[in-house]
Amino acid sequence: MLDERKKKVLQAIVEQYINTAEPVSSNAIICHNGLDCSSATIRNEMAELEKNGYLDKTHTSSGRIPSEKGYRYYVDELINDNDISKEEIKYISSKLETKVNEIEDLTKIAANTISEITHYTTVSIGPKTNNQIIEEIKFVLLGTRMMMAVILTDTGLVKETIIKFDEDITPKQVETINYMFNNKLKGQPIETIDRPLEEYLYDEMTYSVNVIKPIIEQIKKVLEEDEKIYLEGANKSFDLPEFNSLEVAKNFVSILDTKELMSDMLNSGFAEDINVYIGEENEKEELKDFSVVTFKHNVNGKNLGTIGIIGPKRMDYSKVISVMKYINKKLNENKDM
Amino acid sequence: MLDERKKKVLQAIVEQYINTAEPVSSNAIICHNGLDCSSATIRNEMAELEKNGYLDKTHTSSGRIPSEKGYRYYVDELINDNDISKEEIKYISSKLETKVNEIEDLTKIAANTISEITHYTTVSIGPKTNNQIIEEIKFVLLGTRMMMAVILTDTGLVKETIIKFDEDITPKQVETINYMFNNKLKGQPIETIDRPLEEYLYDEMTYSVNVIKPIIEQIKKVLEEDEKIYLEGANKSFDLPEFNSLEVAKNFVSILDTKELMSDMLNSGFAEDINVYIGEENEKEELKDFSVVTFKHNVNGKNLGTIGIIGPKRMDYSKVISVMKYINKKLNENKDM
DNA sequence: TTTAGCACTCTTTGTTATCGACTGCTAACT
DNA sequence: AGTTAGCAGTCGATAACAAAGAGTGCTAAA
Repeated sequence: MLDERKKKVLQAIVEQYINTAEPVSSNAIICHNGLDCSSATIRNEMAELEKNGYLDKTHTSSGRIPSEKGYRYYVDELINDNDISKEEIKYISSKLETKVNEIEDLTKIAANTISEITHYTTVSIGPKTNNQIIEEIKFVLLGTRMMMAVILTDTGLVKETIIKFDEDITPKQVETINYMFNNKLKGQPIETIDRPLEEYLYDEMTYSVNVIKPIIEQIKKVLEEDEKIYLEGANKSFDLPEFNSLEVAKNFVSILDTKELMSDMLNSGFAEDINVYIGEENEKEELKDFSVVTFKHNVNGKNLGTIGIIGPKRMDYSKVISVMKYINKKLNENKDM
Repeated sequence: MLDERKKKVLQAIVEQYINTAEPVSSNAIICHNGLDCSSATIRNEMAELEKNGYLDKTHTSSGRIPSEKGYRYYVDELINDNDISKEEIKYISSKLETKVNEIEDLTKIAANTISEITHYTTVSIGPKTNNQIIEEIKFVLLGTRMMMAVILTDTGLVKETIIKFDEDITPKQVETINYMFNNKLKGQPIETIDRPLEEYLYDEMTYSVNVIKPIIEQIKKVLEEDEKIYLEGANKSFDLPEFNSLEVAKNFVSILDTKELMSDMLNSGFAEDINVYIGEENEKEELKDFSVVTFKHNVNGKNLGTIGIIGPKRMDYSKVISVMKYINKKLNENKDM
């Protein structure tokens, strides 16, 4: 455990370093509230904090910067998780009140708002289809050889896809397909569609495989499809001093470009929490120089979207966590939307 | 007009500079095919080419680099627009044979292929709705207060949107709406939807504005909606030496991030051509340090997508233009898809 | 336990010198 | 007249060195 003064010194260093991105000297923090002692005393405290792994030096005669352990302690013990102004609350509310027709858009708006307030890059993905219950499934004929399938789930998620055929389809066939699929699938979890083809064909000998097969294959394809990943404020990060190294900047762009990486990053977090990964805490090698904060927008255990911030380890954790907490709360209030 | 030797010198300099990104010295090109004279002669030619504006110097004692006028001459007169290998042709064909259900995906695949072969960043947008003829418009009830509208056009473009209502909708109402809209809109250009609301309401006094109004508003919204812009290989550009300057790299990311800029860039080109904009030839201030090559995928004067490459002025124009020409040809062959 | 003071360390910045690549020009050559 | 060899001159890149400045660690006194 750290004594009170050490906590204050650590907090002062972390917060100052977050602000300035420069190593913090003993002189620079003596004026920090609650710390009225000389720079020499601070130096002694800093030396000890460094010995215990909370601080790092860039070289022997430099000021100190927080180590990952230091950031972690700050996030766990010293953070202000209500660091959000009235104006920000107002702005968030107004943004989230936007009428949306698809849930996916709500996630995008939330991600955009977070990026605007925190000035960090956000990454988001839409709802996960698993766990969702099929409320309705509809087939619509478009022309003569094209069909659209629309699936509506209990959380209001809508998935649609186009299916093409090698033969003409009659309206009567569509009607039967509608009846048949709804009969089998209504009220079932969406994964049910993944069952073997034969099951669907048992009682419907009149329907050729030519019609049913492409339908099921296409629907499965759409449901399994790579989630679309939305970026907000990718270029905001470039204004930060840590991105002044070309290598880091390049690396960052390439990370954002790697969809699987972003997808894994967002999906790995725990459900009902704000997840903070600092540097080496990230599972993925590529992210070990960054910090990532994520949260999931859940309703009744069903995921309606996940939003993550990716930025330097020197991230304004107070602001980021405060804003995320508030937006998460707001999203849950608006369940009925 | 340039005499034969000057053409050869210019071509050698442009091609070598494209390869190496280093100013080209007189010594470096004497071995170039068809040029058997001394470096001193080349120097004289280079001096004259510079006087005429085809070449630039970075400083007094450096080699030469092509000026924008030099690139332009190269593109117009010296280019090999069939610079494409058998393997590349094979690869392109295999990629374009991918079965797609929506035309938009075809543009994406083409853009992806171009980026893979040229190693430059590509930008693409899907079909434009204007000029398209409505072939069919369908409304499907989802639940009780939600409806999906699907519009199919003559080129196979499918647009769909969700509409929410404040009151319950009956299947009978949907049937009438389907009839009513198809009656009015089938065979009409898609812009017809933009006509004033009253026209639709004339003969349908039984339908409350509460139902018709949100439908038309939402459809109009979707049709006017910002086109989605797809990027491929954004990070490929970062391996080029011109992006070693942090300022340029930052600039580039911010350009790619600006949707209106990208949209204008793609939309400005002429229809049936490969459009090449070199540096200052770009209308947009932000692009004046880059070169842009675009082409539109058109069928019967209807735009089904536009693809652009954005890269350094030192772009491999031969390769880029060859690949684009070939892909454009291929896309037009596959009209029926 | 705290603090003043000072030697020491290390980065940053600026200066100067040197090397090497290329051009431009002149004079000779075909 | 066109071409070429040769050489002086220019400029960028690199390295070596000096000086300044910021900050620490340690020691000894309060």
